[in-house]
Amino acid sequence: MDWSNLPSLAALRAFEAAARHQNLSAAARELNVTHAAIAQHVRSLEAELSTPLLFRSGRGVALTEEGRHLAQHLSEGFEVIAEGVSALQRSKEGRPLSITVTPSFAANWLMPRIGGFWQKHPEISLSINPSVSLIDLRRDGFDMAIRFGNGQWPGVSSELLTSGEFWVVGSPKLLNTNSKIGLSDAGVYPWLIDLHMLEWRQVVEDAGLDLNTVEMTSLETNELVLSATVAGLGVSVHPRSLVEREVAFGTLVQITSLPRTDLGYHLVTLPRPLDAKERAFRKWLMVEAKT
Amino acid sequence: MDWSNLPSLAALRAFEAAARHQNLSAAARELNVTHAAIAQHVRSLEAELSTPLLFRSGRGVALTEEGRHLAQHLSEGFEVIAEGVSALQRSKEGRPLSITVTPSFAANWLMPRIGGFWQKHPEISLSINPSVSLIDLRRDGFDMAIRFGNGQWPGVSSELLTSGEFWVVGSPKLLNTNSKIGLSDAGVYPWLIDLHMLEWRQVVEDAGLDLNTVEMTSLETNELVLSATVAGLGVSVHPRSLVEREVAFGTLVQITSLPRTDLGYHLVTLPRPLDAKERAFRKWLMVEAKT
DNA sequence: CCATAATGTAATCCAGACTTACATATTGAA
DNA sequence: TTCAATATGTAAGTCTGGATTACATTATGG
Repeated sequence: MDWSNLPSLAALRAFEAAARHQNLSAAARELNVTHAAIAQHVRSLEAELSTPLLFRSGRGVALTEEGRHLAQHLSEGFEVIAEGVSALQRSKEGRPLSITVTPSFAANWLMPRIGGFWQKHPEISLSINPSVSLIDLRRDGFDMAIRFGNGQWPGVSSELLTSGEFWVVGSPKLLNTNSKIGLSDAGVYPWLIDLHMLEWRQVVEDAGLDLNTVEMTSLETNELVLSATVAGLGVSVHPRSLVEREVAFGTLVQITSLPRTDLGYHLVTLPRPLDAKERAFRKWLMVEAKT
Repeated sequence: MDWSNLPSLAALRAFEAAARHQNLSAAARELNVTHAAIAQHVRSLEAELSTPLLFRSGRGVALTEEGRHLAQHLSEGFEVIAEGVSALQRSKEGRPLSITVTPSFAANWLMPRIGGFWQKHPEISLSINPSVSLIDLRRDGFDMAIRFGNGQWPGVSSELLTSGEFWVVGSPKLLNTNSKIGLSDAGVYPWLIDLHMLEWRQVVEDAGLDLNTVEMTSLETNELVLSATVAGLGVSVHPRSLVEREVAFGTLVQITSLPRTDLGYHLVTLPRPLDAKERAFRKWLMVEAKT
């Protein structure tokens, strides 16, 4: 496409509206400008094309032969463009809000609570995609993501959902108790670790336990780690939000808590204004995360 | 058409170009702007539509699903618009240059000279429309007009072609001489006048002849007046340019000349830049008028 | 691993779009 | 015919959105 000898789009749009209404003032109202703006655009178009397009006709204007042909094309073209934009907006309306979350957060935090969101916003359908990989929101077409980390990711905005602590947990059967036993005592048990969640290592060592002295078993996912821990195969470390329900139910015992305010689950979005659905989900998430 | 929730056309065009090239810098070159301008437009579009449209992909960018659909529509729409504009320009190319002139000017000034224009510009076809009425250049689709008057017409530009004098003329047979006889002596002959050209009355009276004392015969057109004068039926007044050839040939005798610099034939155009054909015709006219 | 060629983005600048203000023109009704 | 209402025409000045500039970052290919 060669734009070099095309008049300004604003002028073409002004002329299209004027031609459609056969009335400069009506066109001006449609485009939310004054009649003078329309008149100037039309004049500049006529000068650029060296052709009269409109002439005054009583109250209003009429089209010359050339003007009628041009207006025809312009209306059609702008119509196609407007249709394209509104199709995009409509398709966005109908599509479910699409979220990607880590599997463990989905299973242990989001799923137990999501019923409340559905009750509160039955009109918003939600598509939840559990995935560990650091996906690209743009490329993969997700509206939002929930990821664990320090919130410093390039090219996206992130907002802290839950933070504060890692809890070291084990099953009451394994530990033979229902109360805290302290980090150093936990060193005697086998440690179950998730290959994909490595942030906790530094936290544990900062808290004074040398991980080289403990027996560790790697599992593929945090889900496996959690169920193995519940089954009494060892102890493990998790963000508080993932295990506080298990601890409350007594299926797990909190051995100790390791405070770290710089890490946590974040709601990650592209740096753009959120639409209505996204705002609703974000608000619900924030309220849930605070209670 | 409701433009109120349509993004800016400049942004849409920038995105369309970026999508077509899958490359912001190439789009920028096409639109003669910098890559930053394109990037900003795309960002603002994504913000306005709450949808990612492009994502970075190596050297260049790739389209998201939504982006592809939108770009499709935009390309089509802009294509239709560009086609409309270029069709107008092409149709203008092929059409003859269309001029309207007064019949007497056509017959007595333009036609004797027009062969020279055709020789000089064989590529420019010319449509000459003889008409007395004060036509509307816009409404009636003429490119240029030649009209007699003082050049003060509203809404158009006019440029003086010939001016200076009215000549009072008669046939040598009627006057029984081949040389000037003076205005007062002309009062004894019948005067032939054109119903449509009334400017000369004031000129003649200013020169000292009381028209109430002369016998006058009205004819329908200046053509009739001229041929009646040549036939010796009376004397008449014409702009010099219309009769100087007849006088040179001896078919008419110049009785006297009445200088008036404020009246003359003017080239009348709409107030806009002339295109190539128009400039060529205007230039030729001006040269002819000066010789 | 460097040279090259992209994109990303904040700060600043500027031209073109828009408004204002006033003049003129047309219509319909008193 | 005149007046009120509603148009268009256009010059002058204002202002904002689009553009440039400048610098940083990122990806590719040799």
